[in-house]
Amino acid sequence: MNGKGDEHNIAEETQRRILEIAKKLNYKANFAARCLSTGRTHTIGLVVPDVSNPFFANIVRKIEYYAEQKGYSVLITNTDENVKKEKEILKALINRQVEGIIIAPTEAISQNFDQIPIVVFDRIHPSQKTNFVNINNQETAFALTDHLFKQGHKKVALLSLTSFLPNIKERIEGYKQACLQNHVEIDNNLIIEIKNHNKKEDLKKALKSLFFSKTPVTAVLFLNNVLAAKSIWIINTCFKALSKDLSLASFDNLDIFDYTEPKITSALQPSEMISKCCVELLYELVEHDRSEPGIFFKTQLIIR
Amino acid sequence: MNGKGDEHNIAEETQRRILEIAKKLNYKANFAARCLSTGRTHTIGLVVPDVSNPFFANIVRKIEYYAEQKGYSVLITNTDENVKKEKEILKALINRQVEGIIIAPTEAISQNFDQIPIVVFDRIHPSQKTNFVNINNQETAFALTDHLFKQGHKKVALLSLTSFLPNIKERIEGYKQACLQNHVEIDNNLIIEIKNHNKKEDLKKALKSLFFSKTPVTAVLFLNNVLAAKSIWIINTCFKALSKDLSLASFDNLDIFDYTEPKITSALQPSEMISKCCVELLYELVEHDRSEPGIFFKTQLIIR
DNA sequence: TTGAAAGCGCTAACAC
DNA sequence: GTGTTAGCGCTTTCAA
Repeated sequence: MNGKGDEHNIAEETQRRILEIAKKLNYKANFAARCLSTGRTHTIGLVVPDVSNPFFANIVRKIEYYAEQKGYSVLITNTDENVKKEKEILKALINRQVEGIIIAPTEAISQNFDQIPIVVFDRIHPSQKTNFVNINNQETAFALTDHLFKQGHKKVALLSLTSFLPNIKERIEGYKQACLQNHVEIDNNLIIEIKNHNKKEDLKKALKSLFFSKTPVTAVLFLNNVLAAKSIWIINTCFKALSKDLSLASFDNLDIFDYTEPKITSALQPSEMISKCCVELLYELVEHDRSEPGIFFKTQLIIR
Repeated sequence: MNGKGDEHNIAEETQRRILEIAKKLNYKANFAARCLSTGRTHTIGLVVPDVSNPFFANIVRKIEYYAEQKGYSVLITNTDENVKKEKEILKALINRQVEGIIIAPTEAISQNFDQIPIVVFDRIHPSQKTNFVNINNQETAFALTDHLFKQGHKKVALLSLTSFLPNIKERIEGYKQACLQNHVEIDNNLIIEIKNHNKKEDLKKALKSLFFSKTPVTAVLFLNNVLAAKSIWIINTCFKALSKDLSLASFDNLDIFDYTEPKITSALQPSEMISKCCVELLYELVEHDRSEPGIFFKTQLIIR
C-alpha cells in the first residue's frame, strides 16, 4: 500500500486487489501514527510578521505552492513583530515536530539556532552565512534615494520601520550613502521610525512634521509597501494640496502604485524566486542535511 | 506535567520539582505521540481560494488569531478556485486528523459533508442551514447598484466572477433587482463574467467592450475587491480619459479606495466578526458536537 | 509471499 | 502518592 509492492516481489494482482479494497473501505493511514512510527511529519513551519501584509501574503502563497510540490504541508504563523510571541511560536512548531522552518524573523533569531533546519528570508543578520535568501537592500535603497535626489529634491526624508531589523538597517545605510553621494548632509530629523505602522495616526503626525517644517521636505522614501500605501492614503485625504510637488519612492512594489497620485517609484522584490529558493534551501537542509550558502536577489526598480 | 497535578493529589513540592527537571532536560512531549494517544490534534484546517487576495489574507490572519485563543493551530491551504484541488486538500486535511475545517468553498461542497466538523463562510449554498457565516449579499449588491442608478446613470454594468458561486449568484440577483426597481431592463450583455480574474488582459477586453459600445456604459459594479482594484488600474493606465464620467462601486472594501480615481463606492465586510464567528462555530462543533444555526452579518456601505 | 511482533512516545487506567 | 501496563495505528524487521 505504500507503493513499494514491486520492491517486495508482490504479485501485481495482489497489489491491485489490496488497493481496491483499501479504496472501498475508504482507508486512510492515520497521520499521527505514521509520524510517530517513521519519525517524519512532512510538515514545515512558516513564520512571518503578518500574513495580511501584501508582501508576505504573496510569499506565503508561493511558499505553500512550492512546499506542496516537495510534499510538505505548511504551518503558517504570525509573529506581529513580537519577539516573545515569535519565541513561543518557534517552540510550538518544534514541539509539533515540523521538519524545518522558513522564517522572516522579528529579531536576528538565527545566530545559532541549531535545534532544527531553518531558512531565513527578508531579515538576515550579518553574521548569518548560510541558508538565507536576501536581496540587495542597501543598493536598492541607494538607487531609490538617488533617484529622488536626481529629480532635483534637496530634502529627502526616510520613513522607516523599527530600525533594528537587519534589512531596515541596510536600507537606511543605502539612504545615507545616497545623501552623501549627492552632497547632502545626513539629517537625523529626516529619518523617522514608525514603531507601530498599523496606526495611521502616528504616520500622519510624522508626515505632517516633515511637510510643515520651516524648510519642508519634498521627497520621501518609504521602507516598505505598508508605509507607502498608508502614506499615500494620508497624503490624498489630508495633504492633497502638496501632492503635485511631492516625489515618493517605496521599497516593495504594489499594483496600485501604477496609478496612485502622487506617482511613486518603487523597488520590486522577486517574490517568486524568493519563495522558491526558501523552499529549496530548506529541502536540501531537511532531506540531505546540506547547508547551502545564502542567496542574494536583486530588486527591480520601477520608475514612475 | 499536564497540569492535572492537584487533581491527582500530588504534593506541590513534587510537582514543582518535576516541572523543573523537565525544563532542565528541555523535555517536550512528542506531539504525534500525544495525538495518537489522545486522539486529538488541536489542529483545524482553513481552506480559502487564495490567501494573497486581501479579503482572504485578512480573514486568515484573524482566524489564526482566534483559533490560537482556543488552543488550535491552523493549517492554511489554497484551492485556486480549483474543485479538484479542493477535494484533494480536504482529503489531505482529514487524513491529517484536523479536528475541523473552516472553508470558503469553490463549489457548494457542504451539502452533506459529514466526515468532519465544518464551518463554511463567504460562499454558502442555499441548502446549508447551519454552521455558516454569511453576509447579506443580495441586499448589498442591490444597494450598491441602486446607488449607481441614483447617481443618474442609465447603463450600469456588472463585472462578476464565475457566477456559479452562491454568493456571486446572490449578488447578481441583487443587481438585477436594482435594475428592475429603477425601471431599467436587464441586459445580459452588461453582465460580464471574468473566468480567470488574474489575467488583466481579459479584464481589459471586458472593460473596453463596455466603454466603447454604441451606447457606452458609464457605471460599473465590481463583484469583489480584486476585480475592482485591477479595473481601476486598467482604467487609469488605458482609459484615463473616461475616468471623470465614470461611477464605480465594489463589493469588498480596500484602503486604497479612499483615494483612487475614479471614486469608488464600496461595501465593507465585517471581517473581524466573520473570522471570530467562524472559529466559534467550529469550536462548538468540535468541542461540544453542537451544530449552530448560520450567522448573517451586514456589510457597511462606504459611499464615495 | 505472508504473518507475527516489536516499538515509535505518549496517555489513562489501575494496582500498589 | 507512585509505579506499571495496555494500547493508540502505523512501519519495519524477521520468521515462516
